Amino acid sequence: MAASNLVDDWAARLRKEGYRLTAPRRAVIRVLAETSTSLAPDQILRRARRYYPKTGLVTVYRTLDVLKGCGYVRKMHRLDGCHSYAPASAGHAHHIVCERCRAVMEFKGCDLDALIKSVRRRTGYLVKGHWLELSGLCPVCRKEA
Amino acid sequence: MAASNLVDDWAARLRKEGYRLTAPRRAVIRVLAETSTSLAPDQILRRARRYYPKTGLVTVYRTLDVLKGCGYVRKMHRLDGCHSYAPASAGHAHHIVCERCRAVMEFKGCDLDALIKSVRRRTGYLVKGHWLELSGLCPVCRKEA
DNA sequence: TTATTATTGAAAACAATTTTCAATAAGGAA
DNA sequence: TTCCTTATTGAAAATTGTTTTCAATAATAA
Ligand SMILES: [Mn+2]
Ligand SMILES: [Mn+2]
Ligand SMILES: [Zn+2]
Ligand SMILES: [Zn+2]
Repeated sequence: MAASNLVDDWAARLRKEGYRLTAPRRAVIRVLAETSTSLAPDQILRRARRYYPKTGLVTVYRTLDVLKGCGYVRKMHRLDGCHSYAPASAGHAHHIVCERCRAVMEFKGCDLDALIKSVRRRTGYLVKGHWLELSGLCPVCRKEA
Repeated sequence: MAASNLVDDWAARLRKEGYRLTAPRRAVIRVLAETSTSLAPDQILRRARRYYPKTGLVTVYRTLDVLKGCGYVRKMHRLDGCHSYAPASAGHAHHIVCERCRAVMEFKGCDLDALIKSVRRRTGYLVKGHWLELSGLCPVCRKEA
């Protein structure tokens, strides 16, 4: 889906959930809909202010929480300890992030069944969830590197 | 390896790397060698003070950095945003953590080859690294739950 | 329009981590 | 042992990331 459509789509769905559609929320949504990389809250703030200069950092955090609750964004853990957020489509998925330019891409269909079964057998743990993030080089950086 | 042996082993290896063997370092090492759960820095501090009461939080952080650099502990990301540390054996491995009692267990042999190949084909990314953490119920909690 | 109340942003509070720096002590040399 | 060098320590202060508070604002339904 195109970025501009994504904005409208998310906005409409937020409305349906009972949230009010405000200027700073639109700005944050637009930033996330337009990015191809995952962004930390302060980066999101800077970009959101291009669309609505009065946007506050607190609202960025609050909007991220709302969007995360609705499943539109995914919170990612970065190696440096910071957290960043990336747009996420519906359903279970993971992200791969480019080590060089930070571009992220979502992928679905993680087949961990064999791995999980093996871990279960060897550790005795009942596996209920998993956290998986891949890193590497995006197609663009692959050529340049 | 038994916990007490682990302490000596890590200590000896730190010495070999040129680090001085100090009381607070011994205390932190002992805490990590003895635990079966992953621990946050402030938890490590409290336990380390049982062995060397003057231990400071700063030194806990610094020692964790040293141990992480040597590959003796692994930094884990917790769902609540905090970070915790767990003992790690040499080589590539991952951890599974119990959702109920926080007990962690390391497992080796993560076979992600098929998954990685599939992601590479679908996203165009060259996959270079992965972050994987499993969660679930440890054998003990499994029975009680 | 007006009323209701969810939402906002500034400031303060909080929490995790790092930096600074003078005092201490580990380990090699004598 | 004793002495020296310098890595290491811990208290305090500084930074950074995130949350709470609260009076003012503005989105929506009536
Ligand atoms: Mn998955
Ligand atoms: Mn994290
Ligand atoms: Zn790239
Ligand atoms: Zn358990």
